[in-house]
Amino acid sequence: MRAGTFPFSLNAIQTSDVGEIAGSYAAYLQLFASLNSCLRYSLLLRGLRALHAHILASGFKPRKHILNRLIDLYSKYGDILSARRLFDSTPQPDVVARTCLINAYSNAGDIGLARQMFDETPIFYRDTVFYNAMISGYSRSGEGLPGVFVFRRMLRDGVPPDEYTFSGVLSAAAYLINLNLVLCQQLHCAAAKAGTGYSVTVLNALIALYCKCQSFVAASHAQKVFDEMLVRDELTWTTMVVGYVRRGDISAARQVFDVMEERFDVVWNAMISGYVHCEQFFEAFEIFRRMQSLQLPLDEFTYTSVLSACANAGLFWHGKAVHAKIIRHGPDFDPKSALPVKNVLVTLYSRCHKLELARRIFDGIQMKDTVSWNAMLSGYVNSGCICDAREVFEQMPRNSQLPWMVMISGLVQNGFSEEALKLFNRMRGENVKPCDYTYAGIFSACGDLGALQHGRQLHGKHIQLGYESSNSAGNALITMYAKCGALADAHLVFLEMPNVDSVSWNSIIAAFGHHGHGDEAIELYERMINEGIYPDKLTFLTILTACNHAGLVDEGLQYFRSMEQDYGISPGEDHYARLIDILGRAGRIEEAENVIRSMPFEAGSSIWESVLAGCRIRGNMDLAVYAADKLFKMIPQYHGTYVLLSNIYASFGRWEDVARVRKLMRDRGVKKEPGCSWIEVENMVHVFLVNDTTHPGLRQVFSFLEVLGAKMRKLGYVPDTRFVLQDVKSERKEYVLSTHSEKLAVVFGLLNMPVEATIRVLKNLRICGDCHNAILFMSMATEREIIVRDGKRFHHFKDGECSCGNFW
DNA sequence: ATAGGGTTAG
Repeated sequence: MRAGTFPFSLNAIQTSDVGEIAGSYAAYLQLFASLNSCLRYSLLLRGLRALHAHILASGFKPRKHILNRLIDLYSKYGDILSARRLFDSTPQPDVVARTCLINAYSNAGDIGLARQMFDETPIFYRDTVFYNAMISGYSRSGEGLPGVFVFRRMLRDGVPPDEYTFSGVLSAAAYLINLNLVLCQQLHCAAAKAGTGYSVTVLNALIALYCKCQSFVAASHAQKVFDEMLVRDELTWTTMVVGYVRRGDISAARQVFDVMEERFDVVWNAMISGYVHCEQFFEAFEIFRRMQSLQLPLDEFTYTSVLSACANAGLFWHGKAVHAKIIRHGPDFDPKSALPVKNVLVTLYSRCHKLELARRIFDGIQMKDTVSWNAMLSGYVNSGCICDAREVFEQMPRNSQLPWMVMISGLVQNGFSEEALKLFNRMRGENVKPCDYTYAGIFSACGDLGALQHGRQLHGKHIQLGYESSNSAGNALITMYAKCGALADAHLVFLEMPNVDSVSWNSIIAAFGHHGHGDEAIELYERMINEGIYPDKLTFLTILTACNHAGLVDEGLQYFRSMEQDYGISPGEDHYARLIDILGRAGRIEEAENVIRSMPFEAGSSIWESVLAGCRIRGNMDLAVYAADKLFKMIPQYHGTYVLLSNIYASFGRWEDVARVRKLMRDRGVKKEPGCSWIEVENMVHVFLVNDTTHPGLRQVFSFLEVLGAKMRKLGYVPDTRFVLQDVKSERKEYVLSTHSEKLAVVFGLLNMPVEATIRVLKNLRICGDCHNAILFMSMATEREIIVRDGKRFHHFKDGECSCGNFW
């Protein structure tokens, strides 16, 4: 029967012979049952309804097997209401009808109603097929534990399992959260004992289960089962490929894939997602292209995987093209299968910073699941839209720890460390168990806030929970202790970590570097190389920063060269900027200019900012103006350029130019940072001072600076730059403090010295090396409040603790 | 009346 002939005519049934009528109906229903994949279900449903109406109109009393078949077909075609109505009108529905409804409910995703039907069925009714339907219902819904429980109950009730049972329970068990090898082996034995140990279906499911165990032993069991199989089908091979992919052994998967004679669509999809997981996006795309050229059917899994490749590689236009393809040529997915595609689209667009697009997709999802919410949340978080992220976070279901983790680490990354700690407390109040990454987030929050005591306590808690072997939290701990000035503790954490990775090395090198121990940083770097860990871009950035802070100019140059020569890592703009910074600070401006000329790409804003900062130290006015011009063109709204340039003019005493730059800034509507002026501290910490001199906090800072200045003079340090007191009255009758105000001169001069010297002074003041931390100790030593700004963060130091108080 | 494989957020 072809699609065009439906719905068919029922005129053929004209006889009044009851037996013949029943036979005709049964034959028609048989026909429907055999038409599973030939036609769209909506068309079939229309035909079925017509047939059903005909049966009702004929006054014929259908027997139970006909009714059951009707119920089954209604269920299959998704018309659960009709199936249920028919079921309810059936006198004493038997186990077959009940099984049909269990399937109908579980296929519709309502496993609760399926279970209700299961529970309502008396035990003496139940047979093997009935249990099988419930078990496979659970496995299709991804609910492992109840599936396994139903299986156990089946054995207890004395109903014999068959190969369907084991196929179902094995695939249900794959969803168990605490799946382990022992359970796999138990099920394996049970299947063998029940005499189903040679069924291809069962063994395929068993291989898949072993592969999901994620251990080498389990993987070898999977291999053994595979090797001992007498008959294998395409699915066996497919399962093996999927197993290799899951283990991350993409090349083994590819080998099998290439020799497979007949490939299921699934195996293509598995290869795409495998390549995505190994971050080989080009290969993933290659598979997708081959699928297209072979005109293989592309389903929602294909699209999800390939879009995920686009999202991870940041390929906006590729992703958009695939999206367009889905809209134009794609099959119309039912809402359930369309959901993952829409979810990954949200991720794709938010990763490409098209948040409005992402939001539009997100708003268009009727049945949002946790993945949708989390995708939108992390989209906002990663783009720094904390306000929107907060809103989403409050609206969404928060029963898993994931949104908490995303929100907490998002807050930390965007400079809301104190709020992150508050959220962490709220999380614990709501009895959500924090995961390891959450701890990583709050450790870095503590580091940002300089909250050493709090950090230590949480570290203790973390050890209690048995997380100490993890790397993400360990690496965060290194940085936390380093930022809090506890370099020894940072080192200890590093030494005690069972398996350090390149991030750990980078963190500990940065820790020593930031504390001014350039030599130790370099030594650690050499040890890392000796231990066979490959340095990455970040390592070099760290080591260059360390050289910069320690004033190790030639070493910096050497490592910069080594980067490309020895490791084939081409330096990025940030590496060049760091190098120029090093040269600039050493006053080697000509060399810095040469570096800019030799760069393989146009100098970007970070380069020119380094140049400008370099000029401030050994006043090269012409170059400063040149660099500032570049910056004005590239990022005209960036306030830093104006401030730096006017500072340089000020150090030459060219006050008209200072005024001109300030006017330029006003005319262009460049927003100054709210209510503060600033000085730069070794390129790391920016100290901002409130304009409003009546602010109590500012008076504190003034007196602190006086104390510091006095101590400095005592130690024999004389500020080496010209400082002039300049009080400019603005329209708002506030004081604008130039960075050259005499009271700031001390810090300014102090921080213009090489780091080694700074550290020495700070050490004499019983202050540790990290500038951020230095301020903390300064505030303790002088018993004053100090306000500091680090990047986007405002910190308020008082009584040896630091917080992000609403100071302004 | 029932079965085995693949997808998305971090």
